[in-house]
Amino acid sequence: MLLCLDMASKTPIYMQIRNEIVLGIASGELAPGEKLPTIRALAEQCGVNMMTVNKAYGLLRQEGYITTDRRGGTAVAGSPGAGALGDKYAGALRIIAAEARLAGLSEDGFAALCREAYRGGDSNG
Amino acid sequence: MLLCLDMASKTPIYMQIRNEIVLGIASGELAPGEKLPTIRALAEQCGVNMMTVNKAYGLLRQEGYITTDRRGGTAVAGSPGAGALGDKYAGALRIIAAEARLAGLSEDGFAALCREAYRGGDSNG
Amino acid sequence: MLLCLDMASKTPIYMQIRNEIVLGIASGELAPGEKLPTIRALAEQCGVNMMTVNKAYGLLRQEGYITTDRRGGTAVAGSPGAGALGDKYAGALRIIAAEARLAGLSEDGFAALCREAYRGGDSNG
Amino acid sequence: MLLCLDMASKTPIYMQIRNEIVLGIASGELAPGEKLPTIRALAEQCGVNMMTVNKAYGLLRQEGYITTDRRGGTAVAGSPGAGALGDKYAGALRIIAAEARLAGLSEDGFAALCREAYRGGDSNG
DNA sequence: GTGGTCTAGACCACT
DNA sequence: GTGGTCTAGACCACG
Repeated sequence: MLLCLDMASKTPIYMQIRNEIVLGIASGELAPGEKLPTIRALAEQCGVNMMTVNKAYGLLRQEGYITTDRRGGTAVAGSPGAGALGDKYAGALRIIAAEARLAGLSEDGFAALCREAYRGGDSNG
Repeated sequence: MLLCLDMASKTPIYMQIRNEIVLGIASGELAPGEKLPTIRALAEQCGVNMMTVNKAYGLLRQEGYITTDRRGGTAVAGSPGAGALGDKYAGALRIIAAEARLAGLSEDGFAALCREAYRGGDSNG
Repeated sequence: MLLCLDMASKTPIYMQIRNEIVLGIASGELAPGEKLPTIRALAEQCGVNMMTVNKAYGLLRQEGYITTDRRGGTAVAGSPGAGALGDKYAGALRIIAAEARLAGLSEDGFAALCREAYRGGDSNG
Repeated sequence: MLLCLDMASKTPIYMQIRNEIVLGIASGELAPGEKLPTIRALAEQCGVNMMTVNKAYGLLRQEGYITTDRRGGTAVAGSPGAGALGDKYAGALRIIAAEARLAGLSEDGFAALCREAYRGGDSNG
């Protein structure tokens, strides 16, 4: 579990951590039930403050991706919250699609790009 | 040209304006060469500060979506900047794809969603 | 006597154990004078530390719900502590009522909910 | 808008602030659309850190009770999230009801107490 | 001037 | 030793 953070990015660090972990779960690198590093450990490893990692973990917990079981550990949740994602990302997706279109990408080309992004999260076949 | 802004959104207003205009261009609602409202007019219409609209226009100009021809008018650029979008949004797309995957969406389902988003920006067939 | 604990809950485990036992007494499942499992047994059954169960028992003893008679057994107290509950939970009740109200529940609806909660602890009519 | 906080309470300060504001909204003291004090102002008034107030506001925002409209203000939301409250508080209510029962309170007495708590949030009749 | 974010420490409850 | 909470500062994007 190695997170790559960009301190110069406009995306807040806690959001980058959150994103990296979501990607890790989706790719299978982080299996359901697997323990995540402690807040302190991850903070030290990334060179950020505990509070920053704490915020990321809190967000992930709220979204149902991870759980903390009170006995000293944070772990990947069994079945992530299967909320209504259709609406959730319609906005962001529409904008990305619009820009792709204006950049000259065909619908098929864009779909291929999206499929690649989807499959990119697959590490075991 | 009616922009719908959400003052309670986490996305900065200037970015929302920018996004709405990009969507308008992609959908064909804003044709190449067509004149955009003046900063003052748009600011008044949206109930926001002129500086906010100015920032959005500046960003769009920098991205090559619009041009300002010195004699007072801002217009949609003829050929939008066909920059390397593959890299620009690869990150965002990967995260959206990962979340869709964790929410139980299949690759085909996600591709369909993406195609819909692409086609969604089409107002004249 | 089967306690259902949620390790991922924000409520401390010892408090969950305490709550479950209070509910058991109120429902009649645990009759006055009835013996409770030993700390060791309950800890093993629940998969938690003995100290955790000990803390719960200590709290219940302090509140007058159970008694320990020195010869080894812990049992449900005859007449539970009829303390001033009006004050004890006035705060929590007010907040729950406020949230119910803001969620659109009428006074009668809320009262019905409360009656149900009261009666819910009734297992023998 | 005067918040009374108990620094010695087991309830976290940010949660106390959150609760007080929920009560304020329910009582009508805080009308929909009304502006809340700034984080800084409330922090100073309460003698706590900005971050603590920030956390409370963040929680309230997430729950749909308040909104921040990007132009420099936090205000009471128009229509609070009418989520499924039936389940949300079943747990807490059951425990309170059980304790009330064990303390000798009748069902009618408990219902009266609940109605009072509900009506307690009414400041204008 | 607003909220958003981050830091570098600290104490505490829980297990 | 874990996460939860809090403090007292600070910088920045936004409007």
